[in-house]
Amino acid sequence: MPISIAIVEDDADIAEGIADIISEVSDFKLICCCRNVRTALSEIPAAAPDVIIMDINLPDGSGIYATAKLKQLLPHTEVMIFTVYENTEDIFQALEAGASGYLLKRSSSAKIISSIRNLMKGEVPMTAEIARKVIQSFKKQQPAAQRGAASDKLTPREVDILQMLAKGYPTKEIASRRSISVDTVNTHLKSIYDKLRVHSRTEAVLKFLENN
Amino acid sequence: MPISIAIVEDDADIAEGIADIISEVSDFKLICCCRNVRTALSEIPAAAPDVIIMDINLPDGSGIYATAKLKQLLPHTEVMIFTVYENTEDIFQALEAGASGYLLKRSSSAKIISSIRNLMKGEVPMTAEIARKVIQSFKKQQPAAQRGAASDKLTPREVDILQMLAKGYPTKEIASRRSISVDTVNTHLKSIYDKLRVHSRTEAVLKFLENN
DNA sequence: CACGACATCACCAATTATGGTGATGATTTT
DNA sequence: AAAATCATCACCATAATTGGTGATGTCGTG
Repeated sequence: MPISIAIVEDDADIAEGIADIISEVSDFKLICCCRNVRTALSEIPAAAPDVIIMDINLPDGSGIYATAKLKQLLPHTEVMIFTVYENTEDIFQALEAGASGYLLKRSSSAKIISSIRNLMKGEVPMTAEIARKVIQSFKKQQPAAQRGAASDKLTPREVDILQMLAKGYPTKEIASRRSISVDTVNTHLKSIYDKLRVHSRTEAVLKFLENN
Repeated sequence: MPISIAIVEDDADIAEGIADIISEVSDFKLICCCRNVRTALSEIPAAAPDVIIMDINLPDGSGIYATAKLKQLLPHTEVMIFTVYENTEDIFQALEAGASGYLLKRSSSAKIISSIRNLMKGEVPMTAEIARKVIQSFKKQQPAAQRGAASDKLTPREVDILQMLAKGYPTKEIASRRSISVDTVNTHLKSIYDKLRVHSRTEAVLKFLENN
């Protein structure tokens, strides 16, 4: 009895890459390949795979939402989140939604194969980095209510720098205008990205503009 | 009679760099060094230098504005704009404001020295790149009224990509969502930056959000 | 048909941005 | 006094962005 697998991934290249990997393993069988949340919710329940490999950023919604919905219908199906970033918030949301594993897209094919096997054995596949983040987070004893909320508070300096980001200034300009080193600006940027849970200048600016 | 020079530049390192270069030329004399528009407008008229080396991005305003103001008071003083970008719009505005030269910050010290000398001889120091842009612009017979205006029209594809930029998607994501190569996205980005007259993703998004 | 506009892709160089780690001093809080 | 927070700086590696050039095929229009 082979392990049946479904893929939810909008990037054709990545989906194909996984499909190739799966096709080379004799007891793996790819039975469904969806490009968005809508198709996933309509096709996967009927397919009832053993494992779903789920992207988070889909064109029409979040893979986390899709995970929650699918787990209601298929409680025995294991969902492995497959994403590019190690966003702590995403990890928790995905785990809460019922995902059993969390893998980075840059993982090797061997890692992907072993993760699927581990999943079926009841283990939780996770990169060392993600495991560390999860442990760190539990150490901090963060109440669940605080996690997804309005995000951590920025310090005055961080707000100052974020405002300059929102004027389009590059890092050098910011350093110059505040007479601090580029390294310091970068340190602040890292804190800002962390607190806003984003991964780029543009995302930070957008989040800032949203919340005025 | 040495050539007296004033510097308006907020970046301490760059200002020092120019100061060093000037100090090594026997008939150059640095008589004033300002960090912002306010100081420049209050100190330079009294100093009445032969040449002003003017940055565009100052903490409290534009060097182009400062140029216009100073040229009213000191019509015989030559202003050389000193900036990092070869923004065509800036070039014209600066020339309209009365600047006589335009140099990139990455110019060599020899280039800077010869530019100052040329300025005093009535020539217009300009990098080949900038000269080319100016000539191109005149070739296009762009009426002055059109230049600073709403910017060139974006193609449908460019608008599409700009909208994704404004959602914070990185280049890879955009390529993936439209099933085109990252190179193509970059080509579109270059066109968008050109047409919007900006130099970064964040600036493009801001300009887009401004004009809805 | 020739021409221009558009979308696509490729290759390349240089600069910037992202992310991690660690460290210091000042200030505030406990 | 000890702990926590903040702002600062440094060094590093990798990834992403920026900017330039050139090339191809398609499409519509004159």
